[in-house]
Amino acid sequence: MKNFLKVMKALSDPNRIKIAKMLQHKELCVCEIQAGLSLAQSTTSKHLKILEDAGIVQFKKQGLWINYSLSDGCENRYVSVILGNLRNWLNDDPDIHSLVDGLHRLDRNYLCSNKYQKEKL
Amino acid sequence: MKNFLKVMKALSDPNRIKIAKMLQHKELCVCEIQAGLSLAQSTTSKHLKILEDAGIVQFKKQGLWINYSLSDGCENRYVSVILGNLRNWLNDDPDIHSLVDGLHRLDRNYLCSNKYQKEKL
DNA sequence: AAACTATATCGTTAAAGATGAATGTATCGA
DNA sequence: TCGATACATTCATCTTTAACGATATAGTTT
Repeated sequence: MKNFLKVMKALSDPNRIKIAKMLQHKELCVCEIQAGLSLAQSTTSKHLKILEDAGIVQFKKQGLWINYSLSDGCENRYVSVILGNLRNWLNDDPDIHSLVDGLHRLDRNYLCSNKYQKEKL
Repeated sequence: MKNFLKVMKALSDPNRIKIAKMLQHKELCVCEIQAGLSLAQSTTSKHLKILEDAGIVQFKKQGLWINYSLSDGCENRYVSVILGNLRNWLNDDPDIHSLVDGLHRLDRNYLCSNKYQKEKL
């Protein structure tokens, strides 16, 4: 019950749903997600923690950045099913649509103004 | 998005999940649900309203009683899928199990102490 | 009509949750 | 080592929500 509740609660917030829908398309770092949602960095970080705690997202460190992606593992029994459903849902939602549509324009090197990374390009 | 959120929020509360799981087995009136959950009548009624508003349950009046059941209609796109999933989930949860197990002992005529109905039996 | 009853609604209170600013932590490049 | 940076955590504020008691509503029986 507790795990199930975690998943449902995690997906009961519009910004967290948007995060999940964004991650369906590609891995994103925190600042990219933050830019997509127009939220404070701390808020974004907290949402990601809730999603991770529910087993919905996972992350891996890559230098200074932390790349978040949808969880592939079966740590939580309900996640794979619900994420599978979610893939077919909300794609026509105007907010989601424009958010996903703008994903390719999110460039972490500009967003985060990391001059070291920028020079590397 | 709004409808989806309604469904997720409705199923983000342990008592409302219990209601849904109970209704998988049979129609119930408010006082039966209230007895199962050990909640105040007003609280029970409000949970049912939230579930109904999400399209998860429906009701029909039958004299003084109002019988609630799981929604069969497709008023909400997400409900049938999630309710389908839920049927396979949480059956092993101890709380749910004992609750469902005690369902046949819930007798609205005793619970509600409706002497008129009782006399009819 | 009057008494009774099953459920809904209202008002209030306490806990939970979302948000942002400020601060802390870890990593990178020079 | 030092400055810069991506992210996490803490703190305070505000909104939402769950809970109950009290009251209102609608249907039933006599």
